[in-house]
Amino acid sequence: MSLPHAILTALLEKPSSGLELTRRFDRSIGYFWSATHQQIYRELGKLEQAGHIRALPAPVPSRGQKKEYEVLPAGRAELTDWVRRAEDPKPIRDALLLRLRAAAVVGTEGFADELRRHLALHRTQLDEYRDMEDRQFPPERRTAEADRLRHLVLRGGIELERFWTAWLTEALAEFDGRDGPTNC
Amino acid sequence: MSLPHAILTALLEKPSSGLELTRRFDRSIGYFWSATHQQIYRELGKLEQAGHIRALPAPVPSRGQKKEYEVLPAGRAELTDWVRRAEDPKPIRDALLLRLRAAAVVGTEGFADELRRHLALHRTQLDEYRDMEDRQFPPERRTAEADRLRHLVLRGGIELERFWTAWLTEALAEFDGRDGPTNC
DNA sequence: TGTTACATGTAATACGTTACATGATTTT
DNA sequence: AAAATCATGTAACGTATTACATGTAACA
Repeated sequence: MSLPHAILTALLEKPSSGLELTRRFDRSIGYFWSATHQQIYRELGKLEQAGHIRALPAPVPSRGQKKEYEVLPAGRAELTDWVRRAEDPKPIRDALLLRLRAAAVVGTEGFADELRRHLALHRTQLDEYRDMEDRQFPPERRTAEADRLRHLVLRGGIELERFWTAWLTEALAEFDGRDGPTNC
Repeated sequence: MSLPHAILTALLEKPSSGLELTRRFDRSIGYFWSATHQQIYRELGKLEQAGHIRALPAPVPSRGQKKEYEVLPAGRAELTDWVRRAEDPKPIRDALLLRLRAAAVVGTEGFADELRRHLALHRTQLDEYRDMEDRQFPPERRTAEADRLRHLVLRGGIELERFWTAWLTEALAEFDGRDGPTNC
């Protein structure tokens, strides 16, 4: 149950409308938590009902009109509580590793291409994160507590992508070493 | 939609009952795909209805009796098809990174302890995987195609745990370096 | 006034989690 | 015969995904 907490965090950083949140979940927040606009609107409704957030007074409160939300004290309290609760890491559930195990049973035809495709995607993502690091966390911005922590989170995203590029490279070496580059 | 494919893979490797599958998902299959017995029984029912698997003829087909399943040709075809389909990696959704970002907003009190707890858990998991590697993939068993691929999958699990231990160590250095070991 | 971009939402379905229910077998 | 264990299953709920629906604002 983390999506409401992701939204509370985002709103504390900066009060936003549903669509603005959706965009932030596509960008910076997206490297550790993803969400679609449908999830976000539903959750905003629940959080408002629970008294954790409120819509800022708007001139024209109707459908199709922008609606900004801010966090209420109860919402901040809930988030603080969640951060301090002990919560175990969830077991891994990765489709690509599963597919490789399946390929070990039903045959690897064409799988090297899929590995190459994933490698390209992860390399692109890695480059994107490194650009974000350069722009958002230049050496002189690494002193303030909150900045250092946000940087640490981004480092996590970067190292995860680095893991994937390394593993995929290793996997492709295994494939190409035995089957040749075209997997013939 | 990967759970049915995880089950098909497991059943192709070895026909099993629901409980046996549950145990295998807690062990070897668990390092890339987790599932509970409730999910497994529900999915076995669907796979049987779809004609992808069948229950082996049993002497006493009643509740509380063991029921073994095997994969039918249609099931193998579906799995083969899934392995060959292109499927993009899912965006990351990691609660610990999210909680660290939240801690950057609401305060880090007690968070270093949680990081230490996670570090200990990931170290244990890493050791377990390394033991599995030693037992299941000794050097002389690394020649057969299927073995090499399964080993590659396990390497993925190992490298993922290594990533977590490295990142958590880095994060703790950040915390301890500024706040001291007891986060005072 | 037609089209595009902005903005919020609903509906249906699939997947995952937690708690509980029930029968069969083995052990004490 | 009671208790523990093995084995299969139901029910309820929460979360995530996909497709679709609707209204507003800008502008060509």
